[in-house]
Amino acid sequence: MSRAARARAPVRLPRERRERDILTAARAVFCERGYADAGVAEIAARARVVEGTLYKYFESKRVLLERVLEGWYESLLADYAEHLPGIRGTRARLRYILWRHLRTVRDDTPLARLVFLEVRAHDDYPTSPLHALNRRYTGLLGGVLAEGVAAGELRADVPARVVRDMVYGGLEHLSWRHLTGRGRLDIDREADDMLRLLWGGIARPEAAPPQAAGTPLEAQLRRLEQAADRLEAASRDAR
Amino acid sequence: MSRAARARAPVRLPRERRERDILTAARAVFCERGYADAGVAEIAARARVVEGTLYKYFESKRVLLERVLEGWYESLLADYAEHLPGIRGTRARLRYILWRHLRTVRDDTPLARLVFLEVRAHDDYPTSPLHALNRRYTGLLGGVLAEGVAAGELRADVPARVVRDMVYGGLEHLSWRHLTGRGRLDIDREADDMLRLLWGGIARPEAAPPQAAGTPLEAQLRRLEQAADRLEAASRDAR
Amino acid sequence: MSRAARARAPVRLPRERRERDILTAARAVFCERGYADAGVAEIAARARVVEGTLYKYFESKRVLLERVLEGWYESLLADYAEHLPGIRGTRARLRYILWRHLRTVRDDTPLARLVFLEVRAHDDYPTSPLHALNRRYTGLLGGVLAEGVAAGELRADVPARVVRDMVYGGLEHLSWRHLTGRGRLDIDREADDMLRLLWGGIARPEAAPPQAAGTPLEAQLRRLEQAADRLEAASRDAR
Amino acid sequence: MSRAARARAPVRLPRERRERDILTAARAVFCERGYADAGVAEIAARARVVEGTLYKYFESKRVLLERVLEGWYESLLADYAEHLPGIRGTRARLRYILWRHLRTVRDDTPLARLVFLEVRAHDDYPTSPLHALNRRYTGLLGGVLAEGVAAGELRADVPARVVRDMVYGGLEHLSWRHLTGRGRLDIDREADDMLRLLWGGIARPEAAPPQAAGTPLEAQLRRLEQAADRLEAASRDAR
DNA sequence: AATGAATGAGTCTTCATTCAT
DNA sequence: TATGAATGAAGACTCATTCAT
Repeated sequence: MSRAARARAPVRLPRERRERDILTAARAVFCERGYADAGVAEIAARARVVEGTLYKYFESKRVLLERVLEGWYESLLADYAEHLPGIRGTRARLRYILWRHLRTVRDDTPLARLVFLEVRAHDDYPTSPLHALNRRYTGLLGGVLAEGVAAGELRADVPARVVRDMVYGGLEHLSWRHLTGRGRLDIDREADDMLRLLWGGIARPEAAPPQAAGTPLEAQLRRLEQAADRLEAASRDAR
Repeated sequence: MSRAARARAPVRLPRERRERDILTAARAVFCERGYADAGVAEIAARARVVEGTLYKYFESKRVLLERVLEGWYESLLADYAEHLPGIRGTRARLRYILWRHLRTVRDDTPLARLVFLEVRAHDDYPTSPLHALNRRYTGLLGGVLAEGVAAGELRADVPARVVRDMVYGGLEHLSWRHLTGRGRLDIDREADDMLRLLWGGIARPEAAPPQAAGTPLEAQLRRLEQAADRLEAASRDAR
Repeated sequence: MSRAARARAPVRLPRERRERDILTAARAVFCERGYADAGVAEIAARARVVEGTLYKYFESKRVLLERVLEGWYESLLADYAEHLPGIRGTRARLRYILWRHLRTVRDDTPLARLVFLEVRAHDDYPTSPLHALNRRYTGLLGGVLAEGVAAGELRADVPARVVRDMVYGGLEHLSWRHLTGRGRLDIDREADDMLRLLWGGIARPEAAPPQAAGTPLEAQLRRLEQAADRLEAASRDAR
Repeated sequence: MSRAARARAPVRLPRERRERDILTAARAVFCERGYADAGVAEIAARARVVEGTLYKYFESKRVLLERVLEGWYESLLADYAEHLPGIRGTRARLRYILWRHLRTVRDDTPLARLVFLEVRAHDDYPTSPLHALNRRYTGLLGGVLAEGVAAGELRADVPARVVRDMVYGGLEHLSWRHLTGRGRLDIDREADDMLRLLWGGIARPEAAPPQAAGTPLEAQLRRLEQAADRLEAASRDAR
């Protein structure tokens, strides 16, 4: 360590570029090591910056973590904003939410782990931007539920908070098995299973079609359509 | 190496008592500070023991944590073993499990936090005694579900794993609000809400037919729908 | 560690037997781990004794090491006492000493290492019994040399101390290669090589005189040579 | 982690200077206390540096020891490289090597002790830079021997390895008396004695003059010459 | 804007030795 | 005589953060 090469002349980069470099490096190191085991020194080194510089951009290691996670959340939300509006029907929308979340957990496992472990437990989480982002994120589900109720597809007394907890909590537990290495995560199947279970608890008792849009017959045909959809999806998975 | 005069005559306690003292102290300190911020020195001090003595009983700080948590799990399991058998009816049993878990989370919040944060993420969790205890714990729910199916109270195709994830995951998320300080935990209400939601997804749809007799066409469509469901399940299982 | 089996009733053994057990255990542990890394606890355990008991027999870990080494030295000396007297001729006796030492180093490598590393450097080595034993040990060589001189086999001016240093030092260096693992120790060959080298430096140049009686001139030159030697020695002593 | 106010403004030194300071301090402390009893804290304090800084320069206490010793070896080798080439004649060269080594042992006793005790016994010594340096060091003797053989001054069958062991081993033992405090080290006398002993074992048997070059008379004259050499050296040393 | 040397408190863990029972 | 619980001082190493240049 005492034999490291002497440094070269400092490289001046536009502020934004530097910031991005640091965030990228931080994300990588946090993912590989977890928050506690990540060293500021290593992050700085990977960003081709010395520690002092890093602290010019981010006031602390913790803030760095938060920024990383915020960026991740934001891109996630943007993705939902892009796709969700194009999906019709409460059931289909719910399935998308489940499925999309699972996909994220599967692909960005370590980031999800950071949220679960490092951030949520922190004292000032409830007042942090991350918490706000999380509210927006889970709020998507709340919105879909509310619309479902309004459209008469869901029971009027759906306990949104509990649903949200069971969905995101359930997804989290599901993914723990993935995080700890056992087993692949079959996101299509998990999404289907969870949806069916959930649907039974929140869908408007089908007998009620009377007050739903159109004739009962129409409602039932709609359900049939959806069943066909599922069938199709199932057979696709079987390939 | 200690050439200094002994300050006071050491207190000799039976091994078991000492062990218990240390565990008690450790539990308290871990709960107050979390694992990382807990100091072995403080634990020792509270147990009225010097650090060296502590290490005669537990080989490392980590092991100490594990023992604390194991003890907690075991008493929890013992409690279930005592009460669950006296409860009849799948719905009532499920409610008890939910309610009991919530009560624990409410009363032993910091311990639950330790399990969530410190233990589960560790590399060798899957092979640890704690994991085994956790399996036994969640297995209780699995048993109740299986009995419910056998008794004809639950649908035959209840996806036990998903239920387990949604229940314990949901309970965990629920309790996060509690852990992070916001709001009291109304365990009765939460248990009821969650149960209702869950029940709709797993109970045998006995109630439905009566009020949904409808027209022959509707009945036929309904049968068609159910057939599609079965088909989907079948094709999935075939994979 | 906290789950160790409870102890049985104390076993009362004759003092001598206990002492031997402890020494045996200590020897084994010291050999396996070296002095610093050997734990009193482990020694006690192997001797089937608790630490307190061990301290009833030996006042400290250091003393224990010394006793172990003393025992070893004594058996070594006894062995010499048994065999050396039966060997005739200075050259043969020297070879035996070399060879026997090498054999010990080869067979009791770790003990030799302990002497080299742990004991000799200690502050009070010069006043310790071990040092006395070592003097007796190296004194054997001194005796052989003196007898050789007396018998006219060796030069009168053999510098015994230097011989001793070169012999035992040389043997030690030789054995370091063995201790550090590289190469086998071919004790016969090494003994022969070293002896030949040594012999050239100490043996009375017997061959020369007979056939070198020579002319008066030669005799005179020889006397001159010897005078020079004496002069040299004298001037040195004068410093 | 250091939330306390900085006591005084840190002193900024060029990296090389700091490194040298630390090495100097380490050398002193290691010499005074030996490796095991030397505290990193004390080394740091003497170098006017906090422990953390020390670890920025050297990754461990062990590495620090190695660097200290390497520096010492290197300066030693440099010294040989400077003087040895100017000395002619195998006997004179051998004497220089002996004498120079003894001078080092006498003057840098504790460093020599460190090499003997701490380094050589270590598991990875055979692969360490120190071992390589040691090979170069003892290789000097090997070179002189080889040249002596080539020049016809030494017997063709000189067992270089054994000579090396006896020389350096003998010197080491010699110096142990010095290390352990008894007696001054008369390096001239020791060098002479050892050389004479050694010479008898390795020099081309001049007594063989019959079959060697020239008449017996010539051989004796040659010896006389050598005696004169020694005399001269002795008188020089007396100044 | 960038550097990078310096900080320094804090942590877990080890182990020879003692002594009341 | 034997136990073994208790001691307690010591020690190497880490790392987020600062600030003079």
